[in-house]
Amino acid sequence: MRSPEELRHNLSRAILHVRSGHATSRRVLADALRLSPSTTGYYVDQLIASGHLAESGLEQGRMGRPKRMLRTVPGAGWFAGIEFNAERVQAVRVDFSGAQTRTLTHRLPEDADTASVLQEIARLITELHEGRKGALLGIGIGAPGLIDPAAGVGVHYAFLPGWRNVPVRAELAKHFEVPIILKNNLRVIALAERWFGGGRELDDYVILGPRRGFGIAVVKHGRLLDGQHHATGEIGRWVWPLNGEGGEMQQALCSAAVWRRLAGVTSTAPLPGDLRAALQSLAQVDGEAWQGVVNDYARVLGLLHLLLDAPAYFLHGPLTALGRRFCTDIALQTARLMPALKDMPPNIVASSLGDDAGALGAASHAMEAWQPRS
Amino acid sequence: MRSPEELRHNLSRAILHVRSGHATSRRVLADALRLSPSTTGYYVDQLIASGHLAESGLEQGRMGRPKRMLRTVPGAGWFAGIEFNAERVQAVRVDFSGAQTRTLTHRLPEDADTASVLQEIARLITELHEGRKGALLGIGIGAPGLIDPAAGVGVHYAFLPGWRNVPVRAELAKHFEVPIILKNNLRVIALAERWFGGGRELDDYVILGPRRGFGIAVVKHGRLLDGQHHATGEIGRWVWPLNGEGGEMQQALCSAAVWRRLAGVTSTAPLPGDLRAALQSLAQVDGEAWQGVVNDYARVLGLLHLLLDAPAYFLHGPLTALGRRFCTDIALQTARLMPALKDMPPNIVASSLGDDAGALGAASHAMEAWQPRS
DNA sequence: ATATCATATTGCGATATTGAAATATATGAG
DNA sequence: CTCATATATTTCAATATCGCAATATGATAT
Repeated sequence: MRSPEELRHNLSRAILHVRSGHATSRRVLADALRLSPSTTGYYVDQLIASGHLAESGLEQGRMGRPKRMLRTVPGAGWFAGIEFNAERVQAVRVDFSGAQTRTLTHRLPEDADTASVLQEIARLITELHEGRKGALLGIGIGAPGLIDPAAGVGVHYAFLPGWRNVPVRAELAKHFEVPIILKNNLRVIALAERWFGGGRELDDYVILGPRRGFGIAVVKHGRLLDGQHHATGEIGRWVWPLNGEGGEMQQALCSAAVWRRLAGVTSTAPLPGDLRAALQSLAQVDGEAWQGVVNDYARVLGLLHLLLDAPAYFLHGPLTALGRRFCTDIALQTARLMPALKDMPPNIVASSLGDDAGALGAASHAMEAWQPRS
Repeated sequence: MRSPEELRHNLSRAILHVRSGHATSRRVLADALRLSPSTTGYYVDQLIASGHLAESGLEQGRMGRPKRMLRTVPGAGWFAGIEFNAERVQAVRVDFSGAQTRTLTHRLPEDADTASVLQEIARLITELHEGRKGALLGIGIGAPGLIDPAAGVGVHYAFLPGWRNVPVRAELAKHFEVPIILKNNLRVIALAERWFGGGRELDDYVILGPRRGFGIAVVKHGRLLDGQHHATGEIGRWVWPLNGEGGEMQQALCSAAVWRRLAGVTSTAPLPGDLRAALQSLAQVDGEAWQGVVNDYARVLGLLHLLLDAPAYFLHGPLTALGRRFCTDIALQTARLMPALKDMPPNIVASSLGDDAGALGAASHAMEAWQPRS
């Protein structure tokens, strides 16, 4: 399209490429945008004039005229990223150049309800800004449970009392006059991986999210897959064992269940306050319980890898505390259980992002959606 | 882009939309192309002048000026679609309006080799044209085994002696001076489903292909998924049983295995000459063997549906001879085995396309790739 | 009848984007 | 020092495409 809308879209694409560090000069940016160098130069001039981009010196290649390096201007504004569940609200401030400049966490009380969560989100966004300059450009929210992204509504979430058809966007719009964008928890993590994690170089990857339940997010051709019932990746609800009946896989493979199995406690035992720390202390264990967990994960990865054939599987959530050995053991065992994968074991990596992956991803979402004014 | 290349691309997109029947007038076409009505009018004028499109009367809607209906001109040329495996070569002729106007099948002798297959393909393409008018515009090939689509080379196929690194495109280019385009068997079937089958209205669907082996093709956002090792959908190589070791799923679920189980013969028994007919005669059976097969397929569909959440699963290959009951039984059993799917059972349908789906898909591939000359 | 509304197509001036050529800056060979 | 080659950016006329206004056609209400 040749509409002004399309121009703005192209300008924002240009900024995304420069921010990501993939495009460093006008010429490279032109290739990335699949636009001509002349057009790209015109864009860059506009964006420099509007204060969104700046030149940062020259870089000499092997030959020829040096590149005039481009970067995004940190002070051109900032984005708020929020992720929450029944236990906590996390908030990050990301400046216009994509740097994480502040992180806040608020533990929710046991009796938190819908109103208090919304209030807390608004409070954290305000607090993110305190003492800093620059304009808020957008708010991204990663919300748990079932979401209606178009309406900006949280449809249902079992672990927060009264969380049904909550108009998150509308409520926050009372306090902040910027675009507010809502997405599922696991899906924003997929975005975080693209911007801040190992997905930077990849067009295809899979997020493994064993947390309270067990879902996965699949990115193919740079796009998150979404299904008819928004149930894509809901593999936590597979029957378990795989050729049995009754139970759900997430009962055996969610983070709490893995801790229980490794710690050797019954399912009625209380969970530790800090699951991540508790798991870390178990990262060196071995024996039957460890093998059992690895084996179960390998079964799942085998199925996934022959179906999705992704170049990387990023493990997220508390189980990353189990360290690299957990991932390599699973990959090895996958190749053993699934002979077809002998020569192409899945590349499983613990995400380099921490517990704030969701909030970072929410901020990424806001960054991706942002467009210059006119 | 303002390039002539992009203009041609848009013209071919316009033709694809008109041919598919989705776009019936200039206005509707503009929406489909996401271009402005004025631009679209300009395109349509050009394409009418070049003889690719024609107006076919008016259609009065509920209100307003009637649509000036558009259609593709059948005589503007034709496409050849070829699919083959170790047993037969199939060829279809599809005219410019997307109508299948001729179908040829050639059974290969037991001792067929690489050269004879290539020769037969060339002969069939020539025969497709006999007695008809119009120019050949493109050739699509659906080839079995491992393919290098970019090079137009058949890399490997176990069931044809000497089929290794066969330069299919180069060989055929000696006889035909039109674009020749190569794709995997199952993948062209996915295209056939989009153009001629139930995928016309769908952006997302899955092809189930239990034939010699068992692979699936997944279409999401209108695009076929492809993986790092071109192994996306190779679920026939899942271990079987699912939580066991050793065997591959396709040994139990490929079309021949299903026939054996339903017919109650051992795995050493010879296969019937016409597997499809043999299966059709078994479509009314019931009892343990039937339940067993349905159960196994339901296990697989349950896993797939919670992962892909597709609105439709199209069954292809000989097993379609088992009729609608086979599909509905599987869907029912899936919902039973996988409680999470109780309210969203998979929509499994026997493809409306017959044995020539592959050849039709190959022709579709050629149609999609075609672009007007200048 | 006639006004008004909804939709489809055409015409035209405005503009976003291109391709080609010109310019800028580096390396290396003779 | 000069020339050839390589890469990056800038300039500019040419044009594909857009938005908008005008025109066409018929449905419905008054």
